[in-house]
Amino acid sequence: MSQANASYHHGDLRAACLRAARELLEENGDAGLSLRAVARRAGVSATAPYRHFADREALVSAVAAEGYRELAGQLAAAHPAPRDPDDLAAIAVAYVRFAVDHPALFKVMFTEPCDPGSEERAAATAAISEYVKTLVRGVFPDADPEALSTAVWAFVHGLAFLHLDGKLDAATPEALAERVRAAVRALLAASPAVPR
Amino acid sequence: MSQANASYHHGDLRAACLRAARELLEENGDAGLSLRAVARRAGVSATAPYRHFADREALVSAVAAEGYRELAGQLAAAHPAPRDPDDLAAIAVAYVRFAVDHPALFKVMFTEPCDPGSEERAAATAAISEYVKTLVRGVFPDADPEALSTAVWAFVHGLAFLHLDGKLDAATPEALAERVRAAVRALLAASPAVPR
DNA sequence: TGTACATCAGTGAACGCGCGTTCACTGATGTAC
DNA sequence: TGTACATCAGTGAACGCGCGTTCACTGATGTAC
Repeated sequence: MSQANASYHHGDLRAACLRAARELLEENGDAGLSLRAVARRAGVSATAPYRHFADREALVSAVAAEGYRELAGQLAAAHPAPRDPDDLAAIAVAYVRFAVDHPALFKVMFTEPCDPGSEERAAATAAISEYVKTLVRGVFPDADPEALSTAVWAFVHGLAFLHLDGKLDAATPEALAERVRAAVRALLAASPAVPR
Repeated sequence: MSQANASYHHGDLRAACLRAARELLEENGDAGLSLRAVARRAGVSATAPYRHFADREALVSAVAAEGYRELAGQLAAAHPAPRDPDDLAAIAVAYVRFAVDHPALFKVMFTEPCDPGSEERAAATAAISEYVKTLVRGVFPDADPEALSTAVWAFVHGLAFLHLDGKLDAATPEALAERVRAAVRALLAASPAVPR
């Protein structure tokens, strides 16, 4: 819409498509994400996106990739170098926050058909997995990093999904944050003691 | 197919539709679940299901409700009265097992639009939530049951989703079970001690 | 026991929809001379 | 600096598809007499 160059050549249709896709996702949930709708919203003919995306799958994967990058950024921003469970809780809150703020995007990232072919996505989830492992190693140096990082990711991921699907209420940001922190605390207190 | 009464009156089309829906779900994922496809598979005209379901939503909700009942059954079967974390782990394994065995059904149960209107579904998730709370009270009598049961459900739910979406490998049933048990152990060992 | 009839489960044609994708095209851009 | 032309981003008509849902209908079932 803010394109100086009003006609024909768009300028950066690829970026505009991704933006449109994100908006559609937020507005209509992930059912509303079609190539045609994206083109429509980008103010372009139905077939124009094919210049930039091989097919619908490619668009969706690009959107998911963008989501992974953003998620990684927000986790890192939540706490740069977590040292104790409270720091970890701050990152957990950021993870759940991201899911609740971008529910449809989050679903696209994690529950789309997810053809095993998409290396981009496999790489992105591997990166998250690595990141969690690093966190866990920093905070629980004595634990089995493999098993514990699986557990931690699962825990946080589950919190995200339960809030996302309305199984847990996420009315206000602070209530959500407190609920997440309480869950972390409860889990660690289920058998007290802290990493030495 | 095994209907004695070959023509016109079906006998129990409602049940046949639910069965067909389940099959389609397993075969084509939750994208393949359409009223028309269900009718086709049930060997009936496209509009016949309308005798038994008000609309697509109603069919989907009925399928989800069936799923909730089955899940509850399998959890209860995994361990009738869990007393310690190992018992709990058995139930966790059953939960993840269910998700992996019925991936599309599980997604329908937990991630479909989930209009807040469906009381049936709200009741079903409330029941799961209560059940988990009871378990947690039994196994960790000293913990805050609210916070800890949220944490436990999230953990298990996250494990389910990560396996479901291929983020964690679930090649063999035993590997999956062992991975789940390892995660439980790791979480509790992150700070040892056991409920007294 | 036999018949008339109301009920209601299933039919099938039809509607309008949005989708992904193809195709031959057009017209703006930028480069070579 | 000015023109010829190749490139390539976007157009728009068209395809075939499966969908949810409506409608007037038909024919099997079971009940009342």
